[in-house]
Amino acid sequence: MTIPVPACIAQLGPTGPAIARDNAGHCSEECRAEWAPCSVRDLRPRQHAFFAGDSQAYIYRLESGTLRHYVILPDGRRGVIGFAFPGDLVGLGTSDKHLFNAQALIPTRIRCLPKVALTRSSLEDTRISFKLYEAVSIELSQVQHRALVVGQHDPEESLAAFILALSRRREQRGEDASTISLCMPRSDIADHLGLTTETVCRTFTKLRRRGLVELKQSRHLRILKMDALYELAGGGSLRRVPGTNARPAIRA
Amino acid sequence: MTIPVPACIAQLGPTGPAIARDNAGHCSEECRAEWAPCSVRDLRPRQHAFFAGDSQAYIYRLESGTLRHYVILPDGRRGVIGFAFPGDLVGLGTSDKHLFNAQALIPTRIRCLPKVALTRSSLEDTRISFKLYEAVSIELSQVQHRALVVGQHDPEESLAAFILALSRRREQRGEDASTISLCMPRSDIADHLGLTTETVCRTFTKLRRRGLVELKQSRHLRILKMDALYELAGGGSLRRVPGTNARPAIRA
DNA sequence: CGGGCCTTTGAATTGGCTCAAATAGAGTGG
DNA sequence: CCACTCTATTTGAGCCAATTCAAAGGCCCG
Repeated sequence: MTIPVPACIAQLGPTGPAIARDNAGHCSEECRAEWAPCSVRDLRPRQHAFFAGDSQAYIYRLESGTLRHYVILPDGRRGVIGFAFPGDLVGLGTSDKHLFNAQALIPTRIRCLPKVALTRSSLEDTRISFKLYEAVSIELSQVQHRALVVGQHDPEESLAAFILALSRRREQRGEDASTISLCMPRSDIADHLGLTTETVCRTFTKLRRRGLVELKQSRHLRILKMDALYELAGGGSLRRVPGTNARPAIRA
Repeated sequence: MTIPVPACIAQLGPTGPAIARDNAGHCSEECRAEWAPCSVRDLRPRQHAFFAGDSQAYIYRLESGTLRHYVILPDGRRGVIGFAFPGDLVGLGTSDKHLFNAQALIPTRIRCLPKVALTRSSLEDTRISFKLYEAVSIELSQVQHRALVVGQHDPEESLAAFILALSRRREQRGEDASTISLCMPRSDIADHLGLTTETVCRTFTKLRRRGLVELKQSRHLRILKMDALYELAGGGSLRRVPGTNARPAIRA
């Protein structure tokens, strides 16, 4: 069985977003044709694409919908690693087992590229393996930086950063950056940011009262003051000067 | 200028540790010879290997010492991304600028491999680019999982996980896993885990009082009850059952 | 021996968590 | 189409732990 590796993988952009993604998010016609031989799976809400520990036989490309990546910790708590959106490639990496669960939040369509095909191709074509390296490197640096903002200090900061991450990804997909469909429950956001459902909720309320965002329905968010949100997320607010154990970075 | 890419890069093991590292941590003789043509830099404590924003011209391999990776956030707070130890490869990724600062904590020797050499080699030899992909993928999954433990909930949990991470890396280098030299100040650990210096300190004291660790000097740690520490870090403690917003993962 | 930085400990504060309950929505079956 | 059920969201009250503020040792190096 020889399935050609879609060129869109070998074209992963150098400025790609979190979770390796093809250039546009929406496939070009050729790209679509190249993925065509791959099988398609339609997932209903709450259905899993794969479970942690499953053999990692495929690379998946989200056609539509949203996936939640999570793990169950030994004590029963759940950790939400992140979310995958249309255009995202899921399952990169050379582990032979999946390291987390991937579950559909809404009706989701994924295309499945056999991993053996990708691995073989990457060993034959340096551009492919180099682009894979590039894609994963980018995601690594993004996760590193996200870890600094999320789970630290102020919940408003974390939530602002989370909202802006969603916003940027909409933008990359060519959609309106200020209209966000929160297709995950509050508890997912909580487990992703290391907060409780209640705190996430109260923090949304704070942002709404301050006029930074608008919440028509609980899942439908609209950003009103993008700049203020960025200032919050970047820790730009001068509210708290303490909380720094830093020494100056002196060039020497 | 053609500098051969050390084989130890192409031999990066599939079960490698955080931050891409060659197989042993201590180079074999051949490996050492291959790195020989690379220039060496000796860093004094507090001296930087590179700064965020610098052109990323080299890949570095730590020969000895410890590096702190950190960023300064817009509001002046410092975020400590992590630490690099002997054998670690620093500066992987295809960004043309460094994304964080790398500063020596103690006298440190690094070998510098021009990035153009590595890039060229990886485009010529699929094994190299594939191994780079593999190495970065492994680190990505580790950072993802670390983000779940660190900065969430209990400081004891975070600190235990941090200590164990150091321990595992010592083990990988063939050193005693239960004797750890904390060559970074408490404030570094605090900024890494999203805590304050005082809390880190008090948490060390708690672990010491519980008999899990021994602290001869503040920087010299000895693990007394490895299992208990693992239980703590894994969230294995039954102390807190709440704090879960999870729903069961039902296979369907 | 003195100065500076790091570490440790104490006391008070506060903000996120827990517990609890009301409200709103989505989906189901009559 | 409506009533009902179940889940998700929101808000309130009180508690507790990590932070803040403050100060006392320790240790290294000049």
